[in-house]
Amino acid sequence: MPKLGMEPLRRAALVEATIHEIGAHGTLDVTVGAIAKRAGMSSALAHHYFGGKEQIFLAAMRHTLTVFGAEVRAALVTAETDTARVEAIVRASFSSSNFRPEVIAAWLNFYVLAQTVPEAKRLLTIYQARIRSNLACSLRPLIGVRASQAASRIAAMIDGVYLRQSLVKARPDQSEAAGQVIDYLYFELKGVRDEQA
Amino acid sequence: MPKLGMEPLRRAALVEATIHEIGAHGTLDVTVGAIAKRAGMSSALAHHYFGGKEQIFLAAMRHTLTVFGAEVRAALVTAETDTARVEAIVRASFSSSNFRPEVIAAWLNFYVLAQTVPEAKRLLTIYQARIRSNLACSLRPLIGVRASQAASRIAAMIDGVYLRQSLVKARPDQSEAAGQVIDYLYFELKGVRDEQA
DNA sequence: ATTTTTATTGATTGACGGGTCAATAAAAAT
DNA sequence: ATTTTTATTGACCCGTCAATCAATAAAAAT
Repeated sequence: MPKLGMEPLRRAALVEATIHEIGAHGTLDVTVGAIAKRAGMSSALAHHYFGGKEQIFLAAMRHTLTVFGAEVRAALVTAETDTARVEAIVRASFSSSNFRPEVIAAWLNFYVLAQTVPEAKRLLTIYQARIRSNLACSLRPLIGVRASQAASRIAAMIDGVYLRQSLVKARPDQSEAAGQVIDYLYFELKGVRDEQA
Repeated sequence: MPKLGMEPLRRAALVEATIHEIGAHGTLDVTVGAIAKRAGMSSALAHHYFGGKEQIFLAAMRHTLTVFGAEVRAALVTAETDTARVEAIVRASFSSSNFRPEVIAAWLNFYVLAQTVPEAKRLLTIYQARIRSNLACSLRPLIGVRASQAASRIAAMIDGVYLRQSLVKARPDQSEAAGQVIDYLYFELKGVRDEQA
């Protein structure tokens, strides 16, 4: 009983199921069969629409990155000042949706994937460049030429704090995480006064 | 032709082979057979000495953490001042031995493993606590009560910078990486003057 | 000398998993 | 009415792999 126009629905269901399956296992060691079952279809259909396991993973990665990018953009529009914009990016990075176990698992495994799958590396690189560029853009009016360096460091600290909160903490604390990075941000903002004085 | 006292040699060879195999694949998706072959023995012998795949991984992880810990300790003994000690920890974290591809792969995959294998999580937690404690210890004489917070942030930035350098850069640059974190360190050191003034 | 311990492997088992394919069926196009 | 396109699956093939076991052999202990 085939209904038409199934392709986008099936693809979306598979992507969603993939992220949940990765989250449930913590690994990329998930079977196409399990993903398909979770998405309510046969594994043959999954292969039909995506061609292979790697393609499914890449689609899931693109989706995760897209969702995150949208969150950041949404947080940016409500921010009025440059400082608020930087803070918004930091807070969005530690939003509760990013601390959902399956999202954590996805990110960690995408890092692993990026080592060997060029497309995965490309996607991650783009994401990192975009965050850094967003940060630098808002920082430049505040600290001038040092904005670029500071953006790199803030971006790195976001990743590092995220990593630590995800792994060690039983329940990650988003406000503590954001606070750590924002504290550092104020060091940067205060630093420029000293240098210019 | 069994020579006696083989066990420690075999174990060491397997651990070494495991790390290289993980590095070659970028994943924990390595077979006991391949590890054993690289270590010059049968897969049956690997099982004989370690009991199972997971045990082999954990042994490899312990080894990696031990080696890193030794590096840090070695760097610490040559540092005279508190500032030098903090810098030593940072530089040791970005030593060229830590940027070898197989070491990068090992770390990334250990993070993944820590999500599901309690012993792996325990090992990582201990490592992180030790680094933070080392940093805080040297920072306390310099910035007092803020040492603990600063140590957390520095530790996080180390992880974050390491992650970014490992993934995005074609050839990771150890001095650039260390420089980024050390620049931040000086913000912290300068910051306290402002607060106390 | 024989018993026990340590070292070692080839062969086997049992399970699993990615990918393919032919077959079925409903909708669309002709 | 028939052909084409889209949707869908069960069955299958081929390969892999972790773990086990029985067998072999040298050293140590008795």
